[in-house]
Amino acid sequence: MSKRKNIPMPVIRRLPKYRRYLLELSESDTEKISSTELGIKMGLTPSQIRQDFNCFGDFGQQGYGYNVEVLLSTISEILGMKMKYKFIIIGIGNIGQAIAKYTRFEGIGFELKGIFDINPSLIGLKFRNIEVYDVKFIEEFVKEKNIDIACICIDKRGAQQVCDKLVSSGIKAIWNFAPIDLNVPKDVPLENVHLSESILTLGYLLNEKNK
Amino acid sequence: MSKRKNIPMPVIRRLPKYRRYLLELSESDTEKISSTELGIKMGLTPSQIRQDFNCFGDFGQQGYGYNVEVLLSTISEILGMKMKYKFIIIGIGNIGQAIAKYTRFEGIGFELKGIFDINPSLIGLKFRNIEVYDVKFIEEFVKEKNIDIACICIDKRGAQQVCDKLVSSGIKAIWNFAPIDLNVPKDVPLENVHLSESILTLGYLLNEKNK
DNA sequence: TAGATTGTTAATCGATTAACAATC
DNA sequence: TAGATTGTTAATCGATTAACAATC
Repeated sequence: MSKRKNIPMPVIRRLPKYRRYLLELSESDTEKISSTELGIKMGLTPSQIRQDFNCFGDFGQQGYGYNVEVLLSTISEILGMKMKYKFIIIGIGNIGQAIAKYTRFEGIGFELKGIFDINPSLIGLKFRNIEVYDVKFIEEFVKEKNIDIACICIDKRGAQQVCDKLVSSGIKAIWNFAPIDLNVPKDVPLENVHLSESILTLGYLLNEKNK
Repeated sequence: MSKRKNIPMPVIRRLPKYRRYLLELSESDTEKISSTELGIKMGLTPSQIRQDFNCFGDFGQQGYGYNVEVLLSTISEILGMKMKYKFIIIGIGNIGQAIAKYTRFEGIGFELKGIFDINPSLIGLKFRNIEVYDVKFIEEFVKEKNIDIACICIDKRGAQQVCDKLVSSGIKAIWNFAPIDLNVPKDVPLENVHLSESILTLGYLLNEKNK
């Protein structure tokens, strides 16, 4: 693993999907897989798979294919899954609670360390043994606990302000569920989950069909 | 509005974002906007904006720009927002509940009509006045009520089977939150929200930064 | 009319696919 | 060794950006 520089975003977004299929192959004790076989499973061309993998180095073997365990382990490492990341949730409404209660994130290296809300009636409640704190403590919490990721699940109104606070406290990445485009410095990765825009896409496609 | 044929997917995915910004402009009583101004706001090039809009017809005016109300109304119509869509939720766990309780979907034309689960202890509960039914009634429900969209929020294990049932009952689109690639016929639009893959992307970018 | 800004064609850029020599 | 399949270069495809004539 040595090439990696300026990996195209589409490739990065395919990595978790590769991992998912390789995990399945690993669980069914498949030892090796060729780009052609994997392509059929995943609906990708063999060419694309080889190009993707070669962004990070050559871990295939001519005439053989790819060793499933090696590939899985390599991709997991590329994804940073050998690391643990600390995250907090801001806004423990519908989505915030869903994220808080979802236990699978821990298994892939993301540990929920704190929950924050502005609503006094929620402060003090516990979700999965994590207490809800007043948002006013965010800055000190992020700094002291060295939090990596903030998951923003509040109304769009306060979102930019909270985001600014998080950034100035040294947050390393933002996972945003608020329906707004947040302004963050270039060196703070931002990942949006815009549910309304997602369902609206379906609306468009449905509407198209009925033409 | 007449050109529209084979609109590229990237354009379609930008439509909800255009709508979001136009709504804001409309709320602040802005009458007109040029592709240059809008581009600055949205972080897009003026060229791209004009290309995007011209996929659907020409609703700008040379020397003037675009009328905000006209553009907003046109894009809303293109998105199918003058229609009402009926959707159901399958699996009322963490994510299912978040979707069920989220009231904003109704305002953009998506009405929750039913909730289904396999867990007897959840059947009969109500979320926003919608009762949870046993999954075994899905097929008859989809057919009788002419449901448009199914939001799949169950464990990946049963997801494909449920999906097949939905498709054979005439579901028109699938909104999938299960961490799996569902097999659907080409004419049934599928939109995935893969939260684990989303946060793993952040993990990758964080890991990259620390290099 | 003059200035502004669109609609649209052409150029560029980037990502995907194809081809094939290298090699296990 | 022969067959298979990679790694990699070249060709293609599609999306974005630039340029400019049309026109409000």
